[in-house]
Amino acid sequence: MANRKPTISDVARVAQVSEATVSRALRGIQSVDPILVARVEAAAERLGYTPNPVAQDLRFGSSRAIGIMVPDLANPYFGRLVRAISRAATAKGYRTLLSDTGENPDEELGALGTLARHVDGVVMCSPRMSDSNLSQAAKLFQPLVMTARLSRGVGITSVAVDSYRDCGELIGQLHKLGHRRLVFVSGPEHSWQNAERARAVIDSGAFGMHCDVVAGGTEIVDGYKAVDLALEANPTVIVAFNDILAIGVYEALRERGVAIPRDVSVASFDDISIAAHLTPALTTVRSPREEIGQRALDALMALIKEEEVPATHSLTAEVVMRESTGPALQIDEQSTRL
Amino acid sequence: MANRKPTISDVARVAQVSEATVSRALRGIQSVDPILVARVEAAAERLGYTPNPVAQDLRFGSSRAIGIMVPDLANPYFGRLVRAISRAATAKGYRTLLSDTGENPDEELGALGTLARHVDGVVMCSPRMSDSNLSQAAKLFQPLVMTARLSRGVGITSVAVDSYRDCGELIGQLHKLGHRRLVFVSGPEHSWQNAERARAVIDSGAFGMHCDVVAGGTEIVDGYKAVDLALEANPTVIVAFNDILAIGVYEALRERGVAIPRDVSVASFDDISIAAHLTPALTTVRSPREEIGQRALDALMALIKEEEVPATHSLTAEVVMRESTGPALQIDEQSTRL
DNA sequence: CTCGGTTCAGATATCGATTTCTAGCCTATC
DNA sequence: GATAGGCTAGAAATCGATATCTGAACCGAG
Repeated sequence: MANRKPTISDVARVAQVSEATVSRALRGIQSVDPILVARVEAAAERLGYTPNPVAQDLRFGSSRAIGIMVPDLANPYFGRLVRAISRAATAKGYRTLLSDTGENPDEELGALGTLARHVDGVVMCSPRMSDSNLSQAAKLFQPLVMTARLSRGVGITSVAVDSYRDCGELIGQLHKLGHRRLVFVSGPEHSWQNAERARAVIDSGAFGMHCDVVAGGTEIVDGYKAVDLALEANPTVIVAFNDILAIGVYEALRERGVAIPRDVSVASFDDISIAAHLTPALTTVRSPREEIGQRALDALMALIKEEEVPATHSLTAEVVMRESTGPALQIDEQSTRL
Repeated sequence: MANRKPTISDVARVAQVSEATVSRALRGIQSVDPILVARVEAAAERLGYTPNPVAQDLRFGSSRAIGIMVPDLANPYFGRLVRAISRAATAKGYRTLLSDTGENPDEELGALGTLARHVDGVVMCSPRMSDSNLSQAAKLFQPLVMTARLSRGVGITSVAVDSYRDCGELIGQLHKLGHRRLVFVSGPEHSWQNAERARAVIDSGAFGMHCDVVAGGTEIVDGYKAVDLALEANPTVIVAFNDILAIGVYEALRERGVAIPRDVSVASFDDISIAAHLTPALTTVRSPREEIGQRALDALMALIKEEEVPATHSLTAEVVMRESTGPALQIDEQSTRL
């Protein structure tokens, strides 16, 4: 960019002082003769000089940039998260490098390596990375913060909601509404969040919730396709891994003439902006993206300054009950329906 | 990152050669004694040496990074676009710096300046920037490509769909369905795309379409709020600036008991992934994000290499007719409804 | 009047990598 | 056998900015 930018020596020549004086004058870091300061400032102004950040980075040994790794920007959830992190970084004078890892978790480690060389630290939103890759990443690239997953024991600072607890909370509320037969439409296979939510689902059997898990995925159609199998279990409520899947579930249920929430309730996770505006409005567990982004960045800044940072920041998501969940059908009602 | 990375002189010391030889050996750019090459490679391997990209950037005078400016990552449309650009850049060995300009178009120029210093070129997705800021940006930061807007005459290479033509195409198809009263729910105030679509709407009066424009915005609620005013015009079809607004329009219509498409048809622009899965499936004008991203990056690469590049790349969007549009109500049918 | 101390501008080393310059050595040819 | 030419490896310059070192000027005090 900016093919022939003026350098500090151009300014020095014009102002007829040394380069060192230009640097001092412009940064106000030491006392310099006001006359010289004025000359330097005038020269810099006239030439349109701004210090070359690459040279500064080399000198300071820091790039004042952070990296963000994100699996899928097309998902508004990650879009919001990236925005939150990026803004927090900008507020601290850091730039943001983005790395979209796409569908292949295998390349993540390599992409991280490339990214890491250019930045002072990385925030990973990589819920699907395997534990072994994760701990290897932790060894190789240190100022590192995870989001979208709590990684206890791997030695990576992580900021995320406790998906197990939050899912349990949701199921508890569904239980109060009388639901006893639940189907969970799962998310991406290796996702930590998915594992946690599925675990919560299964554990809820302890208080009398009959649960099944059917395979979902990451796209709307994955939710759509899961519905046939889900309905075989005769559920009173379907819980999807996230709002994207729930949209597919909505569509499939509607096509089959199953009314929400009269016949089957639907709930999911994330609370992307569309959730509240679907018909019926979707019950979902809102994860505090802005807060996650802010806390993740704070933790990263602390790590960069080599301060002590708690290993895990566990945030609380909020169950937002909307119209897609209602009282469970009684058994006899349900059988007449079929 | 990586607190104390080995440098080239560490490798040189271990391999007992000069730094110059290390550089030559590792890059294979000149003939070097194979014995020394082996020594250097072994040393580099052992130390885990990779060249410091900041130093390389300084030396080469290029950062091998591009910048992307984007107004709103929470909008899945921009998420997809950023992903497309970012992947194309990665494929060419370029990194991606992201700048989320947020709501205030005033800061865009400043943010662009900051971004521009760090990269070899910038892709702007800034449909709302004023023409004067735009031409100023074009002067200050040259390798620059616009998307989401065709800027003829401003001297910025742009890659976008021709919104005027595409909107005309959509209206033509609605006209064939018998629609004669249309309301356009507009997008962000200073958006070029919005201006073009509104212009197409107004010009369609020429072939007997009665049109009104009501103020919308960028969020779902903006579409929601616009509906009351829109219905006053008694339209047979509501066209929203984008799919996000259309979601709000859906919600409001449903609350008012207006059936889509029986009573009123709805159409919009973008074709974000949710559009096809709404009920009814949303008729929309699909803009080819992947192609826009790829072409924008190609154009930027060409500019960086100082090749000649056509000023505007005009792509074609595709009208995707789905269930939300149907034949217009006849006048008498409509009056019985009210 | 001179000496010690302070202040400030310029010269220089530095960050890490690459490239040009240079010197030495080997070979080939007359 | 001597000189010219071709290679190769090391020394040094370079990219642009900043921090440290150095030297000069100026101040006040003895």
